[in-house]
Amino acid sequence: MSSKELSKVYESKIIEEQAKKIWLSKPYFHAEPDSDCEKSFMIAIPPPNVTAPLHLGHALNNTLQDILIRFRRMQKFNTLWMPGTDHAGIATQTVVEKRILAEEGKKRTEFEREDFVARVQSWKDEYEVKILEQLKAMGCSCDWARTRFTMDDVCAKAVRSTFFKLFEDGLIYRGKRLVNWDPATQTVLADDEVEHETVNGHFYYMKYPLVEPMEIDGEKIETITVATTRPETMLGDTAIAMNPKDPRAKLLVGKKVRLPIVSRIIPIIADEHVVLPDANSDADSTGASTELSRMSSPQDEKAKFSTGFLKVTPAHDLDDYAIGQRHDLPVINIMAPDGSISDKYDWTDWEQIKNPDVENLIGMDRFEARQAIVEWFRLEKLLEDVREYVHEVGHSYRSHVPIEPYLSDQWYVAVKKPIENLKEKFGSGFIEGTNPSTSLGAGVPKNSLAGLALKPLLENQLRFIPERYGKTYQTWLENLRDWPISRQLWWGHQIPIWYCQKCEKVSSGLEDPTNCQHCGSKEIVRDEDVLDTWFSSALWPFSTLGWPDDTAEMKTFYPGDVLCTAREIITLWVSRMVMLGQYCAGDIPFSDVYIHAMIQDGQGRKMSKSLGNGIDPLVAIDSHGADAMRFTLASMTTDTQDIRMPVETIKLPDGREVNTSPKLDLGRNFCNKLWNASRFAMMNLDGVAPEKFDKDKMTITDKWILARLTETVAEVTKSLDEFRFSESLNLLYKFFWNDLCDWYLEWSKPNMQNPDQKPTTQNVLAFTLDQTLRLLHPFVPFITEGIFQALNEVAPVRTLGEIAKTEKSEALAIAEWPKQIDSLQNKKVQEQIETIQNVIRAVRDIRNQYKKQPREKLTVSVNAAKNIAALLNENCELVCQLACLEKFTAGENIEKPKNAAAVIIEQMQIYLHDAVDVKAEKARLEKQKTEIQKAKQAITAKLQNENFVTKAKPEVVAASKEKLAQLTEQLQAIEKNLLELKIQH
RNA sequence: GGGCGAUUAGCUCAGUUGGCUAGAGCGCCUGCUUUACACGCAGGAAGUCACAGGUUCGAGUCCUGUAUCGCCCA
Repeated sequence: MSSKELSKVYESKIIEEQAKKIWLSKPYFHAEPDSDCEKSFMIAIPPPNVTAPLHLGHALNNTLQDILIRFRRMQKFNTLWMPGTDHAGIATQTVVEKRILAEEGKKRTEFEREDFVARVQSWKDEYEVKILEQLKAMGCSCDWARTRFTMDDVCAKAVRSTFFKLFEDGLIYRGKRLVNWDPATQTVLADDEVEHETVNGHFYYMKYPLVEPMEIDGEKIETITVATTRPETMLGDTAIAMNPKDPRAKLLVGKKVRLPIVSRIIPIIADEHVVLPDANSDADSTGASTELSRMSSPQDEKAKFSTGFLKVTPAHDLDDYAIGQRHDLPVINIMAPDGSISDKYDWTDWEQIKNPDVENLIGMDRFEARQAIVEWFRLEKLLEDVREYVHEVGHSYRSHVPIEPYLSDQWYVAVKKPIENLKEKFGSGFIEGTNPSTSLGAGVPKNSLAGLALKPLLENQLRFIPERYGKTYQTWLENLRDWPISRQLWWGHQIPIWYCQKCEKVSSGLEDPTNCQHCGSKEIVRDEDVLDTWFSSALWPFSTLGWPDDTAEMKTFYPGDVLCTAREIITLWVSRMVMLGQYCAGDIPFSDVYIHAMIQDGQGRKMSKSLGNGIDPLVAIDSHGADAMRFTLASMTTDTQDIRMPVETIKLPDGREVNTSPKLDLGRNFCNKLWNASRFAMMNLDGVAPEKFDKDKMTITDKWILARLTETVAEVTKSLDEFRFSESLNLLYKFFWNDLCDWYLEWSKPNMQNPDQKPTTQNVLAFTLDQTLRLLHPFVPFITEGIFQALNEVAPVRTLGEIAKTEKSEALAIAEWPKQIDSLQNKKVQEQIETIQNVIRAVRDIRNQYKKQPREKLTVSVNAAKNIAALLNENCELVCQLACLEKFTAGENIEKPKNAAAVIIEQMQIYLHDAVDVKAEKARLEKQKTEIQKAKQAITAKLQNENFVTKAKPEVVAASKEKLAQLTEQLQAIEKNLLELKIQH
């Protein structure tokens, strides 16, 4: 065996190492800016979080990007895939905090800020390397020299510029608001960082005594009862609200209540927001009423639990805050940022209360306090009832603890404020069709940040694939509220705001100020908080290109082309990139947003650490190869929302238990086949001479495979243009496996033994293999590169004389993408080959049924129309070879020999000589007869239907008629054969 | 509660503007070490296209409703 030949066994690890070496030997993946270049193509990688290594979802995400990138690179676009990682503020800080606590028993607050950040930094350094290595292991062809990190100097500069630009434009403001507070990580979360989970909770019914007992309808009333799911917040109650429609309201509104435990005197007020109690509701829920409540709306649901009295806690509930605003109620915050009860944060009347019951509660965690307060009410006989209640509770997407609505100072970006200086470029007034009547939004101004993001979608410059996700994006932008951007973290971009100790005004700037910009005082202090991670992510497509500087990279590659991501961050990330891309860089950062599916396990569950059902990409690469993993993932990528990947746990030789999936076999089998087919081809390409190609010596099979090839080139290119990954692979699979391997390679074997035929067939084979490798390369880059290198040695020139040339390339990664060649198209030959294949399949079928050995040479004759018979006779050798026959004849008037089995297919009757088992033969023919009769009946009914004949498209009717004729003919043939069987026996 | 999606062979999924005797891979069954490949070759069995209505000459495909599951938003 010469060194040119491929090794006997396909070993993914060796191939992967070789390919990586080639790819890194020269800057193949490096893109240089070139302002003259008309065709540029850029994708910015969704920067993976440095929190953890990549999971299978990343593998999918990056495989798809790499397919697109390699595809365009081969099409000779100036192609840039920008790599990098994200600092992922809250996520990374949380992980590191947990680790330090577990390993060293130390809390974050026991560190100096700088020291803690250094610890996170070293975590980042470790994981960044891991992640980049993983990407390389998957075959990602990123421009590694350009690798960025959202907190590096280049990105930091963009963050600072953007913040200051927003600040100057008056879009950044500070406000006291009720925010979604995560007491575990002690930071504010944006609305979309809150996950709603169904929780089995309780409604507690607590009695509050009236300051002055009263009589209603002769009944003495000493207390009123409020219902709440969060009793601990009662410490901050500042009113009791009733619906003015409540018949009792007339008497009670204006009266006062003594808040238990704290003894605060609070008023009873009227507010329409309060849900009226449902008269039909009853604490004892029978089976029937449970049914009822399940079917009723939440409003009804709440009504069933409502007493008509709503405790109002403005500092701890969003709705209550609104009521408080309407009625000018005091806002009393009774909690510390960690969720414990505290008098240190605006609970000012505590001094006057001085109550040991309160003192006991101070310092308790909110859930502890809940129990203690319920217990207090129970002991005081003020607890009327406790009822079970299933409801949705917001949880932190990061720490997973329930969110606490919390009053705090935060920085915001005004997203719906019109920006004066953008009026000219983006227009002014509301975007048409945005709905000003929704409760949150009041229309989207064209020159507001939300408008900047929305308009490109409505004007079709920004496309989502699949299209439906555009709606998610649109709805979100229309209902958008201001974006809280401060986070109470240490890990991130510190907010560039300085507070003056003297005049109390704030300063900001591109450089750190040393004096107050208002009074000049040197006593300024920087805000301790950092910016929301998504703030820097939003700049990613252009911060990585060097914005705000006017770089050559920006000129060549911005705006980019595709964003490939998962649907859960359409709002968090995609919208903000478009928003700030427009605002900062003056254009949308990409035109196509490809949203890929979420990978689930075999039971439709999300893959997660806690369930232990995840598949590690490195394990998949180790067991099946990177190409196999990519192949499997891409072949599963249709435009559905979810894809299932059954998970199997296996034990490795070293004893470790790891997850894998039988679906990965699909890719591995394909690679193995590709390897072996290529190996076979190259064994036959020795001495291939391009000049010896003679187009007149091309056989029907040569013409056929080239016709199929060029058809496949067109189809795959179109398919990839339209992001149909699975379809592209299916097309390639069919061409490579079902046409090239199953038929062409087999048929080429005798030609390779024929000195007259061999040179032409060799060239056809070399050319076909070359083009196939190119088409497959974006999907399975390693193995195709490896084979391509070998092919370059065995057959350095792959051409078909004047018909087709291929550009030479030292590496497949930069080779030219195949083009469709019109002169190779040949529908006629494709039909002819199909007929030949059908005969062969029919013979194989009866051979199997008659239990003839595969190698037993048989005799077959075919009765068919003249032209078909001629075709078959001309290609007798093709049939004999693959049907394993010693004698084959076809003719118009061939009679069925005695003792022959018959198959009716298309308009042919195929006779297999010396093979008759009357019983089996009868059964077989009867079965086929039934099938054909059924089909015939259906089509006859159709054609007898006048409406069909008159209303259906003429070509459909014609096709049906032809089909009917064919079925009739087949049926006759079958009946004739059945009759003969009867006569004979 | 609102929105989006899924439901097709035992499993995982295709099925593009309605024209279908409904396909693929895996698994299953039968046969084969045919010198590229047993991670393979040849063949086979297997489906009331979730359910109920409707539109249409014609529905897996379009419309309405129901059920189950999932995701997003509140």
